[in-house]
Amino acid sequence: MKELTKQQTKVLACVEVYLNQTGFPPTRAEICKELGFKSPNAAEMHLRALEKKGYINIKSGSSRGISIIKSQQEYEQSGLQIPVIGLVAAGSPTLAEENIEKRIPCDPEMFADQFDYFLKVKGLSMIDAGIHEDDLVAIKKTTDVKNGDLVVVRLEDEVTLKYFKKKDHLLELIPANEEFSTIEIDLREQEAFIEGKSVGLIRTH
Amino acid sequence: MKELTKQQTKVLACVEVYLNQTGFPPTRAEICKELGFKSPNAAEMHLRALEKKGYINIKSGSSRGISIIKSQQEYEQSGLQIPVIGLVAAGSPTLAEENIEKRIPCDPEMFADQFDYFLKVKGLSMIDAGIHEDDLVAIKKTTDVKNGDLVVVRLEDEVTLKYFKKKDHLLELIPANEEFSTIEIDLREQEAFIEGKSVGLIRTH
DNA sequence: TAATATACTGTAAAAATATACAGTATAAAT
DNA sequence: ATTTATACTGTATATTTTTACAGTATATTA
Repeated sequence: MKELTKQQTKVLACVEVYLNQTGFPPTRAEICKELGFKSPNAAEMHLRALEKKGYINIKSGSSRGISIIKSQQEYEQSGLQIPVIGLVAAGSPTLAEENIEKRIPCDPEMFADQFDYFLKVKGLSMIDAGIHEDDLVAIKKTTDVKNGDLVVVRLEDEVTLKYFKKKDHLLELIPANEEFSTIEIDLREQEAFIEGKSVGLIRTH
Repeated sequence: MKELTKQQTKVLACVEVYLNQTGFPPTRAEICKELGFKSPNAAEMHLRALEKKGYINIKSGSSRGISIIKSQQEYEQSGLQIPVIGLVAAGSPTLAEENIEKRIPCDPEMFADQFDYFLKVKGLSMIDAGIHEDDLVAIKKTTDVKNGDLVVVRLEDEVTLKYFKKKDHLLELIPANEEFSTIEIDLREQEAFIEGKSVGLIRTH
């Protein structure tokens, strides 16, 4: 398959996104608006190039007559691939490519709440909550958490999964294992970043 | 969802077929041609009715601005909906419609092994394995199980989820809770149907 | 028997859209 | 230094498309 120029890539992505969002392809004018072009001919030329290179088909004379033959982000659009991130002692659980252990095909709406990634559990601090080592906890990125929520919190270089409890300046991160003790933080003295909260869990037997 | 008239059903099907074949929705005129109408208003009226009944969305002023909200054949095509079956004391966990509590959008290949349905856990007999009440255990329909597997077994009218252990004629179904005792079955005296085995687990927090 | 819902035909105009043509600008290749 | 490819702007027009309006016909319901 022929290589695409930067702008052609953008236009193809734009068509795909529009298609996913609305269910039908964009017009030339809509592509222009989205990508900041000022002439519909800009979109037209890119579409023609994409057709020549075999990425799309344009039905002449039809409005919105664009169909996608080969998506460049084919692997992305099967975007049912949720990343799994290791809960490492040091460092933040970012979605950067180097932190992603693997990807699991599943629907981000499979739980009551949408979620962004799976966190792979290390250690036994939540064992009494039925959360085992290597379980995958579905994390929704949010700072909107309530007492009793199971949250991912970052303290300095340490990231931890615990029950959340906050009263005034005192933040308590409570484990579910008698052998571990509650982490108590005076928020006036130390910072705590709430990375997200758990909305579900999966385990592979 | 409101019922459709015969013609509305035809129009909806026509839109879906066109969409599948071309990648974009049809115009009023194209619907007419396909279904033999002589006026674009015929298509227009049916589309309006379909929109009112919640089957499609029409973006006003846009050509081909039809998006499908609810396909009539939705349940057939979207095989991403995995059924959840309650683990009831009596009766077999069949996939018959009346046993399905709900459906969850997810990929049947999300675990290492494919699976067929979710079984909703009742009781605490597997709590020490971190399997809680109302957890959903992903079950693969198979009779090919090994000692140590977590299996769904039916004994007469009772269905249970336990660890599997078999030696000659003795089948042991082992719980993971001190307060429950192992079920021992002499297979020469009593039948035991292995419905499947667990390949994973999900929990909604 | 009248009212109502379904299911159209036929026409027309306004709006959306594709698309041709004439340019401009820039960087890389020859 | 000239060509070539990429990447546009700006305008204009023919065509496509939506969509309103005015009717007709038929079966069902009240």
